[in-house]
Amino acid sequence: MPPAKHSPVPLASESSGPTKRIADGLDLSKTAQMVEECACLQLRKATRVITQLYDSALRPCGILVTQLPILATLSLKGPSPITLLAEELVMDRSALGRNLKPLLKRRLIKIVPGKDRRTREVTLTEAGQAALTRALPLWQRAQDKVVEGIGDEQLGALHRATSAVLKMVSRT
Amino acid sequence: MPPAKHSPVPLASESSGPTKRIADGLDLSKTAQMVEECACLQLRKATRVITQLYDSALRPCGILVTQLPILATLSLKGPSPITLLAEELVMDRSALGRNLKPLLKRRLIKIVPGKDRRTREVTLTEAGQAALTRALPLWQRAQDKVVEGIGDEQLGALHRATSAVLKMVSRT
DNA sequence: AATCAAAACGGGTATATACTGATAATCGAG
DNA sequence: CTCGATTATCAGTATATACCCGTTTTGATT
Repeated sequence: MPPAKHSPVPLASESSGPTKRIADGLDLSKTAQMVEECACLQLRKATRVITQLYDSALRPCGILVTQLPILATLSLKGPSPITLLAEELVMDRSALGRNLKPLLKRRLIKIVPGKDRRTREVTLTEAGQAALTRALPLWQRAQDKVVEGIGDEQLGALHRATSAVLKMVSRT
Repeated sequence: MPPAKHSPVPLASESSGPTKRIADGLDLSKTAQMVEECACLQLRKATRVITQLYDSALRPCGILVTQLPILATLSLKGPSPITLLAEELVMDRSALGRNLKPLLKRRLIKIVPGKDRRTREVTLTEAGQAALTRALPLWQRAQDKVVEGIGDEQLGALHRATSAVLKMVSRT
């Protein structure tokens, strides 16, 4: 690894003793390692890029790629209380609750009281199902673009690696 | 794939003709495929899980895993204008601009006018460097936990796959 | 030198995400 | 049946992310 072009940390000022100098050097190398190897950073960067790619493909149908799995899960599993839906989607419950608001405003879902009076069931409306149906071909185009960009090989590797990450926290 | 337990979409009502029934079936199968194969969904789910893992490990030092790469890049590359920093981090410029606010408030960074009077240079303060130094061992612990959880094999696969994703959009 | 395209930035708006604590409803133990 | 633990939810707060637009400054072309 080449040395940094700038020296934001004073590397050899007369006032810092050799101990500090060595510690700074260790820090820089550890910092560089973190930037290169951090699994979280890698995932977040890739997620930013991919999210923009899918959102751009989905733009004509007016729903976001973050909303697609919500509509899809409701379509597949039927009306669900928020907690159950959040588990399916590997989401924080309260985060999901807030994410429902834009979908409610656009009447793609509705919320009805559940049997248990504590729960409220999220239901896909006809407009929601229609939006999902319109979105699927656009989703396929984005997915195809990814395959074209990284190849089946890397897509499979991504699937396996992210699945492994999810397994880390699943009670199964 | 077993059939859905519920039937949110009417599958065989007398009033819907066979054409609609078939279309619904195609939709359901396409929807299931999307939920299983979507690269964006896979990345977002894994990112949520991993982010919580790292943030939990970093909690004692008070910085978030989203802030770590900002401090680290400033430490490695020295003071940078926002646009350049955003490119390094594969971030939207205005998103980064907003993400700097909490760091500014805590005086981990400061912003000084650049040579070009349009630009403002983001600089790591001593407190920022100290926070970074404190964070690195905690980061290592989180990283170790990931290796322990998914293995070197999958971590490498993740690295290669996310790199491939980034290459899709890099001008290099 | 006047002009104009491009660059850098901030602010407005909207959404996504998660933690915490408060509230309401349920259910099992006694 | 009452009480306490549990569950489901929301609201407050903070942060992350991205798009669009307007403003300032630059720099190149005429």
